[in-house]
Amino acid sequence: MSQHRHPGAPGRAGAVPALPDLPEATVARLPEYLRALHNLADAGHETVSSEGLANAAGVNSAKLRKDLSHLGSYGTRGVGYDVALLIEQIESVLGLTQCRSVALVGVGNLGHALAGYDGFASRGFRIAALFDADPARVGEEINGLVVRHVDELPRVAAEQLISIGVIATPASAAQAVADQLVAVGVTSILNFAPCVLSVPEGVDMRKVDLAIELQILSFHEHRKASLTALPGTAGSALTALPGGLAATDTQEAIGT
Amino acid sequence: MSQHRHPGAPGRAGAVPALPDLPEATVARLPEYLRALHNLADAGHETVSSEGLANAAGVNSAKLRKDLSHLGSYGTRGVGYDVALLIEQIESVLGLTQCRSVALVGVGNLGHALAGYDGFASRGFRIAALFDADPARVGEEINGLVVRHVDELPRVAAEQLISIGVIATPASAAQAVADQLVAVGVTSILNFAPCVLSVPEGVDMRKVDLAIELQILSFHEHRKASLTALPGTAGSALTALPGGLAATDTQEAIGT
DNA sequence: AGGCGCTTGTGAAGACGTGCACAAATCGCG
DNA sequence: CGCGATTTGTGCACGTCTTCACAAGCGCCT
Repeated sequence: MSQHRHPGAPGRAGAVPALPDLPEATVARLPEYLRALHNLADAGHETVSSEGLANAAGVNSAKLRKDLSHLGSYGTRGVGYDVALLIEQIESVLGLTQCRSVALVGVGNLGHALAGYDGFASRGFRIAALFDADPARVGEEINGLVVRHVDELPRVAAEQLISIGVIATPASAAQAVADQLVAVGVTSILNFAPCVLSVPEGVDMRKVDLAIELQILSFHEHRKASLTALPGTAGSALTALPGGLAATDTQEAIGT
Repeated sequence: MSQHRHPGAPGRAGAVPALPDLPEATVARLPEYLRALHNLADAGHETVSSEGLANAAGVNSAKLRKDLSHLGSYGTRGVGYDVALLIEQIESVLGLTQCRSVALVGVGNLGHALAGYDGFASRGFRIAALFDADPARVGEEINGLVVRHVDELPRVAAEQLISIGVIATPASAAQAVADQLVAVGVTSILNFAPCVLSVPEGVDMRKVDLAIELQILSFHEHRKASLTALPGTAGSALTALPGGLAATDTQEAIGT
């Protein structure tokens, strides 16, 4: 939080912005800001205040300012942030200036949907190859891509640089697939299989488990039900919902 | 998030375990513990130590013990935790003792996959109804369920209690769908649409954005690339991967 | 019965993230 | 040119989460 405040000293002015080393929580919110900024740009806005952008991204304005301050001072006091400039900066920090290639392993139920998801391409990700272990699925064409056998992974990875591997296999196959991805040099993995994966140090790993999200919601549902059943000190909006849905943008508990 | 501290007062000792009021971070990990426990039970284990369960769930053993201590003392010192008992307790806390009904709105690319995802049913969730706004999709049968028009939501919700609503529509339709879900009494929503949704107080809302996950990985990938390009103080496992994949269960940055 | 090894449960300290509140900076206008 | 309105950037305090380290408790073996 207190390195290179760098009062001026334009000595180097190199291309590398000195690796700001952002807090993880901030990194997780930058994509949200980026999406909001694209929306604003499409709507014709040239500048936006922290309040406005915070609303569009569903966060507190103080938090947003602190987040953005970590990447440098790209706002103008009294005015706000230049939308185009901020988009450029965030994309630069996130490494989205180059199109990143994604290898998707497991073309089952979920894999099919991911292969056809257009939200990837629109954010600068290109699905470079599809793999599956089931011979019955190999050869199938999805969204213009042919499914290959997972054993061909090394050959395909040698031809084109794979930035990110996505695992959408059953849990039983996930660890083996992760090992294969690591073996061909993939250092970032997104795992949809409901299991814990071990990867060597230096490999980044994120997990998305749909059932877990439902279970967390189930807990809160359960808690709310218990509360209404009790004597009830606080149960205002819980017992009978206001038909007006006043829509205070309350957004609770997005998962840290 | 800070109500009823409720300092003890063992006067009641009723059947209700006093609403432990778990930390949110703990709640988010309980489903992971639960899955690991089921695996252990299937493997025939009767008890498990905090170390063993922590490994299976991919967390620190101290964290696991503290998490479990929040639901009470269900372990035996010198022995460990009774697997079956712990499963029972966690399921009770998460409200999974009853089967919860899920309404899925948006049967596009992703919605299709979700409707067919068997990971829901196996965790006690039942997809009770499918909805879409596109008349061309209404009537289609997926996994034994017929897609209905979203306008029928009130009627269907009146017939059966919906615990959780899942939004898998395009971003442009998501807010309207959320409003409709809230209007019929749904108080827990899982949103897959890439946009911010406003819901009234008392409604819990979680979001899963696949593109954001990739962008977070992209950041780390970008950072790692910048590091290797620099003088290089630390670049041990990054430059050349060890073929042995020693598999220290390092699991970095799961998103909390 | 007593001691020993093992494991849980927890106090305390540190790291991290959040939000308030305000000084500093900028623009526009008279 | 100066002033007020506006908005950023940030120091500070607070709450949450994580991790360490160890006392308390339990079972087993002698």
